[in-house]
Formats: sequence, C-alpha cells, structure tokens
Amino acid sequence: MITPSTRLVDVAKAAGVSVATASRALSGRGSVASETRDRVRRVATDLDFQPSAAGQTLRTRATKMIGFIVPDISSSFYANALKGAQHRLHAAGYQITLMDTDERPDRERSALQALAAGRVDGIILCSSAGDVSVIRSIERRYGLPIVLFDNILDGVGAGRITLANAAGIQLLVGHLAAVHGHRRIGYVGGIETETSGAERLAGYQLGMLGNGLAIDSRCVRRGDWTEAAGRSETAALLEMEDPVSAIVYPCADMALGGLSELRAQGVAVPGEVAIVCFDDTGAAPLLDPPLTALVRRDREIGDLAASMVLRALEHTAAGPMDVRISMELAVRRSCGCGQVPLARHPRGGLRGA
Amino acid sequence: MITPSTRLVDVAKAAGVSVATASRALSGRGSVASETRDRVRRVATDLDFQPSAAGQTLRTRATKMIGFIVPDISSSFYANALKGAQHRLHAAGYQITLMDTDERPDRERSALQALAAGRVDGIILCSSAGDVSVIRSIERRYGLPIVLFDNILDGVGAGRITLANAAGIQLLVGHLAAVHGHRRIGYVGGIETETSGAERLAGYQLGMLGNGLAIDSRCVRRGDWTEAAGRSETAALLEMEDPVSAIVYPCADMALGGLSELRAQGVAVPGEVAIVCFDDTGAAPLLDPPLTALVRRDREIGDLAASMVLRALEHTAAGPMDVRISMELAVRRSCGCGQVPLARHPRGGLRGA
DNA sequence: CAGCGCAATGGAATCGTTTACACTCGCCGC
DNA sequence: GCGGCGAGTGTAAACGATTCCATTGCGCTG
Repeated sequence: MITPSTRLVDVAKAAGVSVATASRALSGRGSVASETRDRVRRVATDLDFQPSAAGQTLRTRATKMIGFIVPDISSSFYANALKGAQHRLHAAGYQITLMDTDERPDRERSALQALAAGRVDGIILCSSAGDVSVIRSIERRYGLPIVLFDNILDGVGAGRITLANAAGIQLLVGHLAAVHGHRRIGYVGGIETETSGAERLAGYQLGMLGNGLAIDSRCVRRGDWTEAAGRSETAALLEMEDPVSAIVYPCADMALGGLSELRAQGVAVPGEVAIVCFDDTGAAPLLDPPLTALVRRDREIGDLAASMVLRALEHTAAGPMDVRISMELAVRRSCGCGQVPLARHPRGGLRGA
Repeated sequence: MITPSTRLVDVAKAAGVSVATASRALSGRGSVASETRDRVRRVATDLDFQPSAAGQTLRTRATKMIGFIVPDISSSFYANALKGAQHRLHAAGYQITLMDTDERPDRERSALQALAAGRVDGIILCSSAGDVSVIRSIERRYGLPIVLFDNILDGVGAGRITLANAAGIQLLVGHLAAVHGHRRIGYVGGIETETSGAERLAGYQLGMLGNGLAIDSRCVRRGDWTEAAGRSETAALLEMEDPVSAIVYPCADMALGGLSELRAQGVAVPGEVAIVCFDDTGAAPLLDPPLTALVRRDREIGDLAASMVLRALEHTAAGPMDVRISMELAVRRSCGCGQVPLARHPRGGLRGA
C-alpha cells in the first residue's frame, strides 16, 4: 500500500553506477567488474534493498508464484500435499498463492480467473467442478501450466497425478469379503461427477463382482464428501430391513460421520457393522475403534505436483507427467481384525496386523 | 510466463477510445459518457480482458493480496482460521498468499522478507519465532499492517487476537481437580518462548495453586507441539516412581501422541491416567476414549483477523484491534466423566481395558 | 600501427496500468 | 455576447525493474 521502499535506482546512486549496471550486478547476468559487483551488492544489503515484485513481473512476465487450488484446505490430505509442494517450490524460489474453493464450482472458476490475470506462473489444482472449459481456455490463452491431482479431467492438464482410486476401494472390499466373509457390504460414496468419486464407486462395484457378491443398489449411497453426509447416508443404510454388515467409506470425513452415527444409534463397530475407509488420517489409529484405512503419502503427492509444474515451466520434459499413486492397506480394528480371535492380537491390534 | 493476453490498449482500440477513457470506463472513476462506458465494458468482456495485476500494482501500489503466515497449515486450527479469513477477504476482493513456516524461525523470517517485497498489502501472522525485530522493521519501513493471532509479540502488530490461554488451561485443571479430585496433575507443555506456550504454562500453575495443589517440577514437561513430543514427554512422565493421575496437554497433536503412548504402554485412560487437552479437533469426540477439550471458534478467529487487516488498510479505526477469545469446556470421557458409573453409559462396554 | 574483439558501462525503451493535466465543447448567467 | 464552468476525452508521465544497443577503452594480432 504505502511503500516508500528503496528502489534499484537508490542502490545504483549510492554505489555510483547506473541502474543497468546495478541490475546486472545483483542478478549476475551480463558482465560486471567483480569489484563493482561486490560494491553494489554491499550497498544493496546495507540499504536493505528488496526488488519490487511488480516491477520485475511487469518486465520479465514471471511472478515466481504458483497457485494452489483445493476444495478444502482443512482436509489433512490437501494440507499435507500443500506442505510437500511448498517445500519443493520454495527451494526453487517460488511462493504459493492458495485458494480454497469450499467444493464450490463457482469459487473454483473465479479462483482460476483471478490467477489467470498474470498472478501466477503455474497452477496446481484439485478440481471439484466437472468443468473443463475454463481450464482449457486458461491453458490455451495464457499458456499457464496446470497440474491436476487427485481429481482428473479429460483432455486438460500439463501434468496429472491420480490416486489408484478403484484399486484402493477394491482392496478394502476384498479385505471385508475375503478375510471376514462379509456378503452385504454397503457403500457411502462421494460426488460421482468428480473422477475420484466415480472411480471409487467403480472400485466398489468391481470389488463386489470380483468377490462374487451381488450389488444391491439400495446399499449404495452418495454424499458430498462431508462428515454430515457420512452421518445422514449411514443413517439411511441403517433403516433398511435387511441391513448391511459392513460399510465402505470413500474418505475420512464421511467415515468419521458414519462412525459417529453408528455409535449414536448404539450399533457395535465392528461387532454389528464393520467399517473401512479410503483415507487415512493421523487420528485413525486412535479412534474407537481404530479405523482400517488406506495409507497414502500425501506430502509426496504435493512434492510430485510441484516438480511437475517446475518441469513444465522450465520446459524440461525429463520425467513422467502422468502418474498414478498406489496405496496400501492399514489393517486396524474397525474392520473386525483383532476382534473375534482376541488372543491372536494381544494389544488389540493397535497397529496394523 | 508466456502471456500473450489482451491488454487495456487492445480494449481501447476495439472500442475506439483512448486507454485513459477505457481505464476510467472500467474502473468507474472519473467521468465517462454512459454510452461510452457501456461500449467499453461490453468490448472488455467480449475480449475476455483481465487487467494485469503487475501493471496495476506497479501504478497503484496495491496488490489486493494478503499474506497468511502460520507454523503448520495441516493443523486444523490454522486451516480453519485460514478458511474464515479467506471468506472475508474474498468478499473484499483480496486473495491469500500462504506461507507455512514449519515452526522454523528462519522460514518465518524469509517468508516475511519475501512478502515485504511489495507482494502483499497486509499480513496475518501467527509467529513461532520470538523475534520482534523483523516484524517491527517491516511495519516501519513498508507501513504494512500486520495482524498477529494466537501467538502475540510485544509492541508490534496493527491488530492482535489472543486466546484466553491461561484461563483455558485453568478451566481444564480446575475440572480435573474439583470434579474428579485429582491431586497429582502433570503438564506436557509447548514451546515456552512463544506467548501461547508461556501463558498456557502459567495457566497450569495458576490452576494448580488456585485449587490448593502443589506444583512438582518433575511433573511439568515441555515439547515442540508435535505428536512425537507428546509421545516422548508422556513416556517420561510415566517413568516416575510416584506417577501422575492426570495429564493436561496444551494442543491436540501432543494429546494424540500422549494418548497413543499411554495405550502402547497399556495404561488405562481415564482409569489410571485421565487426560484433557487445550485444542479441540473434529476427531476428538471419536477417539478412544473421547477427548475432553476446550472448544474454540477457529473460523471466527480467521474472520476477525481478516477484518482487522481490512480495517487497518482502510484506516477505519472502527472496531477493536485487540481481542481476547475465550473458550468453553467440552466434557467427554477422557477426563473420567461418565466413566465410574458405567451403567449410565450403556455403550461404554466396547472398550477393551 | 591499423583493426578487431571483448569487457565494462550507460542510455533509453519496454512491460500495462492509472491519473494529473490540458483541451474542446455546449450551456448557463450576467 | 461573453466569461466561466463542468462533462467528456486524449496525451503523456509516472510506477520499478530488465535488457537491447551504443559507447568506451584496453589488449592483442597481423
């Protein structure tokens, strides 16, 4: 706002050189007598000179900023991905502009628009809108590299990081069916217009069929990834006359909501209903009961996304730009493991089997 | 980077006016014939014109960006505060540049330096460094308003939001002592050079003295707010020959670590050791046992911080710039409530120990 | 010694916007 | 009829950096 800061011309004057030379001395580009260079640099630090980002951007067309757009930064997945990305980007001299869209497509659209006004050099995006057009137009018009992660859209994205959504859910269903013999397994899904939602649902279906189980459409619910939705959809499942014996949740928040609904209704977990969940969180092992979930290296995903943007910016095509992340099962008590034959799990299955 | 975007001059040319008039037509400042104004605006939207942020900033010295600096964005407190702040700032046309300092003072310093290069119009900061000098110099030299929250430093900050740290901990200690009759209450503290750490420790001491209990220095530990520290310091408390019967934690992560250590060592909670915690989190009610904690309106704190920055920017001194947030006790099972008379909690039998 | 190349430097244009200032009208009041 | 005013517009000067181009002076080669 009010910035009576020292400018390059002040430094130049104090060092007795022209702005051109001062610029060269500080940036190291072009040739400057080593004596002059040192003098300029000394003066610059003495005066606490910070080059104006606006001036630099205007001239060089680079902002040294990367936009990070996610549906909900309070989710530990996105927060950790952000930390991973930030770590890598900082090392390369970039800062992060964050936009939390609250899962709302209009917010996502305006976030993208805002960033397109030359505020960032690249974008890391987990889209919750199914809309490809804005993204495509930004890539076209402004040439901004956009790296998509978690939720992938067709035909756009300079880089793409997908979770093995279907495979992960299949792992969960398979564990419930093969290890514990569940036959009526419910699924409380997320938003199906997002690929992550669609793929996880597909994983459920494949998992059921792969284990020779029938899919009862009444056992398949959907919600908007929130704890509240997890609660209400779980309640809906419990109202059926031939209830499910296990439920698969596609994310931690919904599982938390579901668990709290089950407990509120006095349903024993995993005794009467076993539950498993796609997302792991730090609190999962400490829940009552500890939650069986898939573990995933959140920070590495952010790091990977960041390095993809950087590669796109430097036009170094070295390295894959389309990656699928696989996940492992962390078996805890909520699925029934360590429950029935308690003797085999002396500490109650605190950590995975 | 490569931005062959439409500029104001393109719009002006297409509308058959000068850039000055085009600028006035779009901004609404100065006088423009209503017919011309409409024409220019129509052309601008047709051409999908987005004014260059760098150009605007260079001229007006306003970036429409607010810096948000926190020690750890994966903590739900900061994430939610951010969401609250973002909501308010968006409404006022501002975006957020986020910096996660990982609790490292050097990162905080460089974050502040980077933002001071005219990248933001104001800063919302939870400092984890005890260092006032950088902050003061930024306020002085650049006139940037800095709003401090959670962790307050002396003599700086255009706005300040404090938690009732001491009062909160006193509430917890009081509950353990007065309701449950604990006499040996341990404290696993945070970093004491930060005011939040210092005040919470003071709250513990006041709470003990206020309830007529002696303070045994061996029962007072300190760590760096992390789950790992919670684990190790709890382990240290358990090694004493005359062990504590209750532990107070100053944040959720440390409580999580502590709880997991207690369970790993087979200590019944709250049977042998009761625990309570300063921070509430979404998962707290679902832990085993559900965690007694203080509830706090995270998002409102962010919202409040944002409105303070905005007020400082607009020089409207309307409203308080120094606020203390009080908190309430959410009593759950980990403190022993609802434990002894098991009959009243029919679903309590799930717990193994 | 003429001529060339190269290191070091300065002058000035440029990026895209806002805005102070100058200018032209038409209109009003005297 | 004329001075003045205000609405509408254009011209040009900022803002602060980078960089192209020109200039200088030096050392080397033929």
